[in-house]
Amino acid sequence: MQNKALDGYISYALATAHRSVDTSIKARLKKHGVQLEAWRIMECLDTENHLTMGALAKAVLINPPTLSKLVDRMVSDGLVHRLIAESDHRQINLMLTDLGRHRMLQIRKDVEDQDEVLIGKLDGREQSVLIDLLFKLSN
Amino acid sequence: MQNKALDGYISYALATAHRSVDTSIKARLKKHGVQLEAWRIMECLDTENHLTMGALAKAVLINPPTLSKLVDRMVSDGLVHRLIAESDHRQINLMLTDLGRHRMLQIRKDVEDQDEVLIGKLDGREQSVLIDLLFKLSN
DNA sequence: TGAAATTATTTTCCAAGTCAACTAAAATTA
DNA sequence: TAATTTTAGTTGACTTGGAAAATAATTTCA
Repeated sequence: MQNKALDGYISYALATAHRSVDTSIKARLKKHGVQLEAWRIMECLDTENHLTMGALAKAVLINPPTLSKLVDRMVSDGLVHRLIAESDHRQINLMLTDLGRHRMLQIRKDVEDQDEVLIGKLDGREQSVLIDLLFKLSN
Repeated sequence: MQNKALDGYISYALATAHRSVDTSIKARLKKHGVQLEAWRIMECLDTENHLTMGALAKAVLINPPTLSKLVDRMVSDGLVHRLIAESDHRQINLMLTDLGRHRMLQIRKDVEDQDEVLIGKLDGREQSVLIDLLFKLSN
């Protein structure tokens, strides 16, 4: 099915699965006109208030400068707004707007649907094993 | 350790592991001044001759326009060269140069070292299970 | 305290990626 | 076989990403 040269590298197996999964999720999100990472940001903000840019960047797996620019776009789309932190004036606390929360819920459905499709390729045992193994590789 | 909102999504677990692995490999490759994908291209060319651009794009997990431009750079770095395919004049067969093969071998060492590090986080059984599960998710 | 070091975020500048349109060759079919 | 469609690859306009520098607030500690 594909070139033999790279099979055998864990990093390649991981990249292959990631690419496949990422592509299908992004295809679904396209109609929402929002990046996958933007949705992740909104989910994080929804469950944990007063997240800083730094904490968010780690959580959603992007670098700080990339986050800054993505947040600029989200602000101009009215999804979030910036608030200077009380305790430390260098920090920014992002706040989800009502529109943001609304959009987040719409998008969540699609991501969950897609995750269902993925999960359907594995049985229950395999799912938890996979999550566990991926976690071991993460840092 | 990290925000709860996204745990539970396979897509996120996968993205997290991929990000971690990708970042550490890319850090190693930095000194070679070559992209990870460029190395993958060279490995593919080394084991299978007369690969077309289309086949390569799939193998190394990038889109055709991205591949075209990456190959432009590789050509001007003297790593590969383009050859119009005999059988079908629309197709391109990439050829690895001597310099390309040499560089490939140097880089391979680093990628293998990094893969060793990753593999060290899992025991033998887990490694093959992981590869198998990732394969099931890929398409 | 106040100069120096550290931390959080953004900006700048440039490299790389994407989508859609384009060129050219091959395959189809009427 | 000539017109049409399909396929392979590239180009162009535009967007996004990244490294390093810049800005600004906080901490450290002499």
